[in-house]
Amino acid sequence: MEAAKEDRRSKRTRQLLGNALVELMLEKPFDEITVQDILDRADIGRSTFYAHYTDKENLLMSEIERVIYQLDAYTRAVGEQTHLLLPSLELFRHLREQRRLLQAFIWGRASDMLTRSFQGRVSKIVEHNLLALMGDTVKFSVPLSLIADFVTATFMTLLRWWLDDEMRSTPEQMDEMFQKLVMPGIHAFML
Amino acid sequence: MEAAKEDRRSKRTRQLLGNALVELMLEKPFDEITVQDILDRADIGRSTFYAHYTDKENLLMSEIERVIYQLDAYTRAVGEQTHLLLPSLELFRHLREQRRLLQAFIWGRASDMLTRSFQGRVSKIVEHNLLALMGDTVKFSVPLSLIADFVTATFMTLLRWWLDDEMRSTPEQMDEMFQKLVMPGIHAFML
Amino acid sequence: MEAAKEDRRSKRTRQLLGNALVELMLEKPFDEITVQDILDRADIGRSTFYAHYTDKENLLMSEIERVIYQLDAYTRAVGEQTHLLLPSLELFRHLREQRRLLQAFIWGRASDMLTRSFQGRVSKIVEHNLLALMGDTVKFSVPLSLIADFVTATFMTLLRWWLDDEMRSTPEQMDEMFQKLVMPGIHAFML
Amino acid sequence: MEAAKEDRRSKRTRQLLGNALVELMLEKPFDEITVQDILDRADIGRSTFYAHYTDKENLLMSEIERVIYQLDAYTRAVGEQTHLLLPSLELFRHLREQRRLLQAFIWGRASDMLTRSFQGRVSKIVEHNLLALMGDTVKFSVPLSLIADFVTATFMTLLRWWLDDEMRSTPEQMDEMFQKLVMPGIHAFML
DNA sequence: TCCTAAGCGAGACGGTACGTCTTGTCTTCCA
DNA sequence: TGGAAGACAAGACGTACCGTCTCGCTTAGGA
Repeated sequence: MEAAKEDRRSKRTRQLLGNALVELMLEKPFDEITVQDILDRADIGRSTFYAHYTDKENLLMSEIERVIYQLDAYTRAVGEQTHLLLPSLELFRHLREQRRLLQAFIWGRASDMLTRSFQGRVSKIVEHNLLALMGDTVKFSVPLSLIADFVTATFMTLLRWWLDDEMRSTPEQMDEMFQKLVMPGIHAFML
Repeated sequence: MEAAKEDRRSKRTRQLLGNALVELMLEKPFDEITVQDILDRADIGRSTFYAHYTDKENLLMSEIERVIYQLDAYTRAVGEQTHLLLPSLELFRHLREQRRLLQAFIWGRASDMLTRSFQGRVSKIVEHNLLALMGDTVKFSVPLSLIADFVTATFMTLLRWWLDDEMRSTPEQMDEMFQKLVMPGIHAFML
Repeated sequence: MEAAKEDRRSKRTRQLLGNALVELMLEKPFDEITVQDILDRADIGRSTFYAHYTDKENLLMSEIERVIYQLDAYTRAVGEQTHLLLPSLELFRHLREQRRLLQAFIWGRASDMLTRSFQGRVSKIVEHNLLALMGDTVKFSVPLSLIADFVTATFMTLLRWWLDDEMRSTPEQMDEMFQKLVMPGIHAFML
Repeated sequence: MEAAKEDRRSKRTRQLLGNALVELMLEKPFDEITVQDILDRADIGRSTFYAHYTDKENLLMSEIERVIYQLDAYTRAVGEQTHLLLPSLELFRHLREQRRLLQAFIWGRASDMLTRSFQGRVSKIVEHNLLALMGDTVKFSVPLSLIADFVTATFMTLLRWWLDDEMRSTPEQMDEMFQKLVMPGIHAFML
């Protein structure tokens, strides 16, 4: 199996690049980071970078997807909390562990892309949980996508606030705030 | 007033540049728009551009501030609706008139900056209205800035949805949705 | 004559501009002098400059022609020295008075253009003096223009050297050197 | 030798740029040639140009120095003609081969810079040959640099004339003219 | 005395070229 | 044979000048 070592090497390269990007995003906005900055930080050759990613953006998206995937895997592993629209407590708990990473995205002005990716995930989860929760007896007077967007936006808003506050609150407190802010509004649209 | 003649010419130039940018943002994302694109569209010389603005970004911010300012002036003119946290109905009404402009910002992926500017305005309005509404008898169990962020995020979410839906709903319907989504959550934090 | 008043003002403007250019050429090469430099030095408006001259170059040529014209007028006034190919002593005498101006041309790397203009003048003088001197009994085995170029080049070389030497030699010494360098060579080509 | 590969590519690039400049100088004056013109002609990227040269001027000087160096190497190779101040016949012979290049410099109004570089070379050669020729028994009543300037100026004058005449004369004829023009003048200053 | 045409300063403007910077491709060498 | 090194083409950036222009102010003859 000769692809194994290559894989291993590739993985190392990808990790170095990802870490370098995150480090840099803690220092300056994503737009101001050049590919050369990343290469220097990761101690990686130019051609190697382009062998793995098409773009700075591509690398960023790759990192974001990794986060989203882990989030997904984690919440799935913890157990299906189908009595909620969103396993928000688990999310807050897991995200507290990722503080550095999140700060990088916020600081680096890449929260936009993170939000966009997050949006898709949340839509699926919300949709799935709604069906599981109440079958198809419950309908909304507005499109589900709007609900999902509202949920995502509120979650992200709280997350940003949490980070700005240096994560002084506990995940439980954050979750309580989230539930208080978001649930009454959603119930108002249930038919 | 000796700056009059200069003003007249400058104003025209600034308008041409602003319009050109907006037109272009309806066609492609802000990042992909070059200064030369703007110059060609506005039929303006390079140096003239840099005499007025330091940047593409600077021009964008300038346009955003113009929008925010008009929004502010409009809602102020319509009258002080101090029984609300946000004169949202007036905002939706006014924003319907600015469809083209808003679409440009959304399409051009500049909604991030618009949101940021909007945030500041909204914070001020919400704060002001709260004080006027209930004096200082009412307190929140969370910082006011978080409330303002929540309000802004929800408003922007609705706005984006409205635009994606080609503004089929009326401002009144949008306002109703906004109130339903946002007010219950806020009341939950009033002390 | 209705152009009279205009002439008086115009003349002043032209003088200011010419002086400004010469001053500046004492400080830096002509190529590095901007029109704005000249305007600032002369305290003249941009449009006024372009009302009088098409160019920096145009102004320079104008100044050069003024010098050449004065040179011509002076040597003519001093008397016709038809026993020489070139009234070199008179030229050196007159040029000593123009030290500042000459230094400006040399320093300002505009000696090339001065040489070119000078060339034309010298050709005419040499030709005229040859005819006056010996009728058409004398011919050269090389074109007259080559002789004139040689005379000019040698004269300019001496002039440059004189200026570099801070004009320590007398015009008489310069003239002697010139005659010694140039005449034997020319005689070698007389038929 | 690790710079080898780089050298090979770099050399090609430098040649392309040099040739492009020369071609262009046959078409229009150096001042009117833009860096972009050169890039287009050489099919070279902008940044590559500036990686090799600081300037248009820098490239020009580089080409001039190359010519001067070749001239030097050639005359040296042909043999030491120490019975002359300047191996002028060899110079004319070699320069006839460089017609295109010379025409470029003359046409492109860059003869000034060529002359300046040439001056330095000639001074050294003249000085060296004088010492070899007559030891230090011979002195001049004027500085050696003036002699060198006179020699250079005359040589350049003849060269320009030769080119304007489309090089109809032979190198031998040119050399004869040169010797006739320059030597008697110089002898007049020997002590 | 007023009027009117010009010369003029100020400086905005469209345009061109500059030298810098970053990107993504490509080639060469080395381990 | 794959990755590091880095030359390269492409082209956007912000700056510096250019020559044109429009605008009022002055100013000096002619009415």
